[in-house]
Order: sequence, then C-alpha cells, then structure tokens
Amino acid sequence: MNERKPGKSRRGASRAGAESEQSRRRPTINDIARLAEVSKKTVSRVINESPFVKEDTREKVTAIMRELAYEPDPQARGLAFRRSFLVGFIYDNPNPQYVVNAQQGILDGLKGSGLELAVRPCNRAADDFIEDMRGFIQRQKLFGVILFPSVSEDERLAELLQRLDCPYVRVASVSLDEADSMLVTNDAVGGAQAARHLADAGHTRIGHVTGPLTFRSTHERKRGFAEGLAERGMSLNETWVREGGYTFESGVRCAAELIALTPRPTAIFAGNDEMALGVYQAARDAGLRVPADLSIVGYDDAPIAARVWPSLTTVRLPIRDMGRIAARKLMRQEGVESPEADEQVRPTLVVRASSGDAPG
Amino acid sequence: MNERKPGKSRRGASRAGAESEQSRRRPTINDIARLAEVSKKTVSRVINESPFVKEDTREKVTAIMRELAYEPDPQARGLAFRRSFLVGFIYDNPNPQYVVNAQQGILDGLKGSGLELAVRPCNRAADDFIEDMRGFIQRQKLFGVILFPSVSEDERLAELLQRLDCPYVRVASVSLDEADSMLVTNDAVGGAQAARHLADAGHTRIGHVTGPLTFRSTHERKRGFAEGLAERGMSLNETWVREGGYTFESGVRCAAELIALTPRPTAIFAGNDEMALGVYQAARDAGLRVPADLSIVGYDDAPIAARVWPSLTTVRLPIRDMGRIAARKLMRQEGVESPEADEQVRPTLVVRASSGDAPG
DNA sequence: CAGCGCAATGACACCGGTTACCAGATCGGT
DNA sequence: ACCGATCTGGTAACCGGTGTCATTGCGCTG
Repeated sequence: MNERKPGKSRRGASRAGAESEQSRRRPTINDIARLAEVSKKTVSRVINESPFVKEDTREKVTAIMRELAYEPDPQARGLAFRRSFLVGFIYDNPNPQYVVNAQQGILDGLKGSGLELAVRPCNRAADDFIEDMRGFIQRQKLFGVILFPSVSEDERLAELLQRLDCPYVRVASVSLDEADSMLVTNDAVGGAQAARHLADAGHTRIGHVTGPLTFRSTHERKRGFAEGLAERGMSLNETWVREGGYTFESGVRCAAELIALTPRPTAIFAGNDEMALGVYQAARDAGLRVPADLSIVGYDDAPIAARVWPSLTTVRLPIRDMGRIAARKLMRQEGVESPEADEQVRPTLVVRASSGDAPG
Repeated sequence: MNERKPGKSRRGASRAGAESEQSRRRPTINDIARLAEVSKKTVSRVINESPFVKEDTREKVTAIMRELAYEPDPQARGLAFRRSFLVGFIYDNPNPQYVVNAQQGILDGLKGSGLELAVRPCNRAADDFIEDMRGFIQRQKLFGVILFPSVSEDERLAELLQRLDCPYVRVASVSLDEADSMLVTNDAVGGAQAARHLADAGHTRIGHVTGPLTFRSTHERKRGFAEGLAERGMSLNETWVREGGYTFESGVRCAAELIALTPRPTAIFAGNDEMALGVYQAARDAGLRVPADLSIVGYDDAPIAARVWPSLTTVRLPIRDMGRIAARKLMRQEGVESPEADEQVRPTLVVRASSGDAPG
C-alpha cells in the first residue's frame, strides 16, 4: 500500500509487461562493473578520474560506459560527496536584461561540466533574507554560488557563505574579497570613457545623474567620470550632479532639475540606460533637441538603447562574458577543469546618435 | 590518501577540534528518531504526511524537528524516491523580458514547496537538441518541466517527455495536449482587442505585421485580429499583411512596404513590441507622425513600450502570472498541494499615446 | 472470550554512488 | 629466489532517506 498522497501522476502507469524491463532501466554502476568484470569501486575510480587505474582497465570500463550510455546519478554521487552539483545564481537586480545575460553567461561557463544552475531571486531588505539564503544553500548543499550586483555587495551574505563553507564568486565594481572570489567590473573605466567622449566633443558643462549612492557601482562610475574629465583638464562640478535611483522616473526628475539651471549643462551622463531614457523625456518636456541642444550618454547598452530615437550612446557592459568568467572562476576554485584562463572584463563605449558636438 | 584531483577548496580546511562537532553537524533523520524515541521510518512518515501516524507521535516528532531546525536532505530523499525535487525551465525565447518574467512567475509558484528551479536554454535547431534535453531530464530525474513558447510547441520534446514519464506543463497559444498539461494564452483575444481599439478610433485601412508563420502565436494573434475587425463589420485585407520575424529590423522592413502602398494604411498592428518599434522607425523614415498620420499598436507590453516616445499602445501579456499558474498546475498534477485554483490567463489592452483617431 | 480487522510502528533491505581499509598482484633490487 | 614497496582491486560500511513487510496493540464482533 502506498502511503503517499494520491496525485494522479502518470508515473508507473505503464502496463506490467516486464519484457524489456532490463534494457529499459537506466544502467547503474553495478551493471558497468559486472560487464567490465571489475568491482564497482574501480568503475567509480574511472568516473572520478583516479590515477590508480591501469590504462587497459580504464579503457575497457570507458568503452562499456559509452556503449550503455551510462551516466552516473548526480543525486547518489552528491549524497556520498555530501555536496550537490548545483550552482546557485542569487540575484536581486531588477533589470531583466542584466539578469538574463548574466544567467546565460553562467550557463555558457557551466556547459558540459555536469553542473546545473539553480536560480534564486532574493530581497535583501526582507527580514528573513539571510535565513532564506541559508536554507537554500545548506539544504541543497550547493556546489557554489555566483553573486551579481547588487546582492554581491552584501557582506552578511558573504559572511554566511564563508561560515557555511560554500564556495562563491562575487561580481562587483570594486574588490570586496580575496581575488579568487572576486570578479571586478571596472566601472570606473566606463565612466572615464563617457567623460572623454563628451569632453572631446567640446562640452564643458556636463551633468551627471548618478545611481543610488548606496551602490558601489554608482561611486565607481562617478569616480571614473571625474577622472576622465580631469584627463581633459576639467573637473566634475557637483552643481551638475544629481542622485537618481536607476529608474526611468528618477532620470526624468533629475534631468529636469539640471535642465532648469542657468547656465544649463549641454550634456548629461546618466548612470544607466533606464535613467538616460528619462533624460530624453525631460529634454522633450523642455523643448530641447537631442543631440543638438543636449547630448546624452547612458550606461549598460540595454537592447532598448539601439531602439529609441535618437539611438543612445552608451557604455556597454559585457555581462554575459562576466557570467561565463564567474562560472569558470568558481569551477577552477573547486578544482574542476575549465577550458579558459581568466580574462579581463572591460566596458566599451558604443557611440550612437544621442551625443554630438557642443552647441554654439 | 585522497584520490581526487587537488583543487584548493576551502572545504574541510577547518581545524581538527571536534568539540562542537556534534552540534555543528546538520541533524539527520536518525537524530530526530533517537530524540523522539521512534524509528526513523516513523519520522519519515511524519515528513511525508502519511495518515498512519498517531496524532501524539506526529506532534512529538514535529516538535523535535522544529527544535533542531531539521530539514530533510533533498538528495537523499530524491535518491530513494528515484526522482529529484528539481523543476526544469526549458526556454528558447530570445526576449529577456519574457524569460525573466516567466522565470519569476514560476519561482513565485514554486515558493515554499521545497522544489528548486533549474534553468536550461536550448536551441531547437541544433542536431543534439533532443539528446541534450534527454540528458538533462533523465540525469537529473526532473520532478517536472515547464515549457514556454516557442519550445513549448515542439512535438519531439513533448514526445520525449511522455516517453521518459516526466510530467510537464506547456504554455502555448493553442491547446496542443491534454488540458492538464496545457496553459493556453488566448492570444486571439489580444488580437481582437487591438482590432476593436483601432476600428473604434475610425481606422478602416489597417495593416498587420505578423510574427513568423511557423509560430502558433502568429496565427492566433492574426485570427483574433481578423475576428475583432469582423465584429466591427470589417475584414482583414491580406494586401496589408506582412510576415515579419519578431525582430526590430523585420518591423522596419514590413512597415516600410506597407507605408509605400497607395492608399497606405492609417494604422498598423504589430505582432510584438519589438516589431512595433521597427514600425516607429519606418514611420520616421517616411516622415509620418505617430499617431497623427499613423497609429501603431504592439503586443507584449515590454518595458520599453512605456519608455519610447510616443509611448506605445500594446497588448499586455501577463507572463509572470502564466509562470505562476504553470508551476502550480505542474505541482497539482503531481499531488503537491498548492494554494490556488486555476486562473484564466487574459491579455489586456494598454492604451498609450501611439494610437489615435484616423486622419481626415 | 477467542478471533478478527485495522491503525500504528519498527526491522531491514535498498536507492546508486562513495570512502576506509585490506589483500593480492606486480615489480625491481640484491 | 626472496623481500618490501608500489599498484590495483575487492569488501564492507556509509551517505540520509524510502519501500516492503511483519509485528504489535487495540476495539469489535459473534
């Protein structure tokens, strides 16, 4: 008698005919061992690439595994290893484009390794945030965790991961941890590129709508922007800086304030593309033409940047690459072979139609 | 001697001090059984909500589980159940917004159930597509799979899932399967709404840029659109219909063709927002004002729809809801309690600035 | 009061791999 | 030919749960 609740599952609904039962069942390590005339331990050694197996034996076992299309059961392996083959992707970024790209990159990096990706959005402001994460990490005995901004900047989570002995890689705009666990995005470089581009076009009154000051990336982008201006003999005028919230609405509001100044800036560098679109809106509201009256530069190169009119000049972040690199970093940390050595992550400026020469 | 490859893992690197070892280890079912003075089988019964446990016993066991913050190991359970607690989300939609929303919805539905979500992008055109999927499903012994368009329309995959006895839910614009496994998106309803909206604004020459004809949704949206026009005593003129590819560029191309006709349409219904933006571009190229000279309606309500100027009238698809409903459908199929009964998925028209009265 | 049926529980094997430990085989050196 | 060192492979226990089946205790019936 089955003790489980009913549930009209289709499983096991097949007829009792046991004819091809043997051949239908997935092969186990015992089947391989029997056919190869070795012990299951030896098969296990082959699976785990132990060096203590004679070449002949290894080949024989490998051949049979291939023949039966044998795939070791990750659950059983995980149980014995006291560890799963699940990599956790924990994120709290509201930008879908960002999340999907990061996720895709991580999957690129994981491909072929036998590791699966379990995704987990989170809310850092929630009371049970840490408890929730602890449950996820510990219950699933995660192989490792990959963190992207802004949750990557959370020290409570980092501390939890260390305490639970769970390997992780943090992607962030500044180094917060030991090098092995960090992938730095060089946001300052992107800021500097935006600054040089606008300065070289002759702009001298340049505004900046920043992200929330609680984000590291905000400071990095601003710092780089200031440095870029400095290279051209200018300096960032705080009068023309406003703190936004990485949202469209905040972009509108901040840009409207900047445009209302006398003299007004002739160019605005927005901390992300979303806010840059808000700047477009504010410019339209004020009757300013882009880029004739006002040049605009964004950050991220969201797909929308190429779709709006005029198309948006912006700093492209290689998010997908970052995901791939982060995944491989994690694997290498854990002794899994991965094809590629470390790469540098560098933002690049994509010049489109929203930026032009300074008026006058 | 350790046979594994090195890998400078931090795991197990802690000092040998065994003082708090006992209390640090996660409790197992044996610990609970010992403290509750019952057999582990009885604890197992409590975990699985078997009805054959005396109320007293259940309470005692539950109390101890809570006290020790015991969480059964999903790997061990899965091994014994011959099934994992992983739900697979297989997708091939290129639209990040769509993917993230669907994913978020599925996670909403799964929340608190103990099921985790493993994501898997795929390429239906690849030679090893089915083999790849088979590996994923069988190796991980997936609890179930959720499919969104367009991979949800793939019959080879559906057949594979049936053969492997893996439960699934398909989200699609038409019913392709038994009701339990299907969540229908009623795309025709959305098409009809667009048609009525434009007809009521006085448009009589209405163009339509469709998606690829290989997609079911394309036919549904077009069918609904035609029905909506019919309700207003009009009919869809095939002269004003073009097949696009759900991409920006195809939107530009098709709209340019339509605009070049004499007489030209005064309104265009695009099969998705991406193409609708292409229509904007074509209108600008032709010197037409939106919506004064040309009204435009899209489909999806992508975030960009509210950001462009003029903002885009479009049909909103409740993708996140669809994800939640799909997840719960899957759970209910498998006898897992889920809080909510079935809901209907209905697109809604969001009227913005890109559509207006017919000129003249 | 014996006999029955059923709720409640436990003993034990098993899921598919792994490690710990041991024993047999191989091999070069003397 | 003998011996210890070095490989190689086997056995048993274990990872943390579940299935099967037997056993216990109890209220009810005849």
